[in-house]
Amino acid sequence: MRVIKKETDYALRALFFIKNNGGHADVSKIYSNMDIPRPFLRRILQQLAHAKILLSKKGKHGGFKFLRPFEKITLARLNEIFDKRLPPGECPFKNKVCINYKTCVLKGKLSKLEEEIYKMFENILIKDLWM
Amino acid sequence: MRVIKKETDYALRALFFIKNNGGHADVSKIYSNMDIPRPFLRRILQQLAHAKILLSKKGKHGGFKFLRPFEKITLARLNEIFDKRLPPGECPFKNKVCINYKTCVLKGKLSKLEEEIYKMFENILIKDLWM
DNA sequence: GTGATATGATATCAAAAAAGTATCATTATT
DNA sequence: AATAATGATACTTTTTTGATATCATATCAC
Repeated sequence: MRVIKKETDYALRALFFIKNNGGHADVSKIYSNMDIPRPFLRRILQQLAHAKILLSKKGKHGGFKFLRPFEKITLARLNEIFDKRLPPGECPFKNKVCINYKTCVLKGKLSKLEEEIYKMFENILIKDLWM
Repeated sequence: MRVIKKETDYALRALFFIKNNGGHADVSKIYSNMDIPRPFLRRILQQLAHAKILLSKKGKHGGFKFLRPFEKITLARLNEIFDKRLPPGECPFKNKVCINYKTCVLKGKLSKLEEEIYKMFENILIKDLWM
């Protein structure tokens, strides 16, 4: 199982770089220090800005910096940006698999399991992944 | 995030059906009670037999039954049949992303997280998902 | 033993998701 | 106004997942 997507992982590393670069960097700077496809990296940073993790500034001497203190950012927060989940409790088969789908209890159980995993992510600060 | 694959989910339901069918059923019987593509279902059952969850018997009056008591089967056991994981501790990027990959601590942390999720699966009996 | 019936093994195809690319628009600095 | 950065977004490629098709093999009834 692949716990997190490449985008999330890249984001984690890009943020780490920004932190170590005095809390600010532009795409070129990050790109020259990481072996990530540049346009892909760019789009990831844009998404982080859109999600209000980073604050972007255009033009000369522009780039990205943290909008809020990075210490409070969780893995859950980051993950949800790049990995869209099913609404909780929803049957992934649209109730088509079982004959007696009305009494199906499986979707509820699996949904709860998913919630638990998500809860784990809530308790993980990205700064702790960096250390 | 999609916790388990369709194959695993289908397997879970097929096993549930077999249990409720007196511990034995063939593909036709299961198929006629579930809205799953028949050849796909068949391959899933084959994989379960290969993994020694089920025992298969060919020919007339053949089919599938549990090889061992179903009460002890965990979600982890089922999941690993259909979802191959990375070897623990392995960097998903083959150490290509970071300049200082030797000091990279991220892969270890994420790998540990993956282990934790897997541990959760170990503690889930499929019979409890049925109830 | 032979025919019908079931699974075994396995190659192939299709759909969906993830990963990566390209491009034009917009804004800030000089 | 020119340059240099990000914004928005549409597109393409690759990988994974989901599904199909087919021939081989074993079992049972007769």
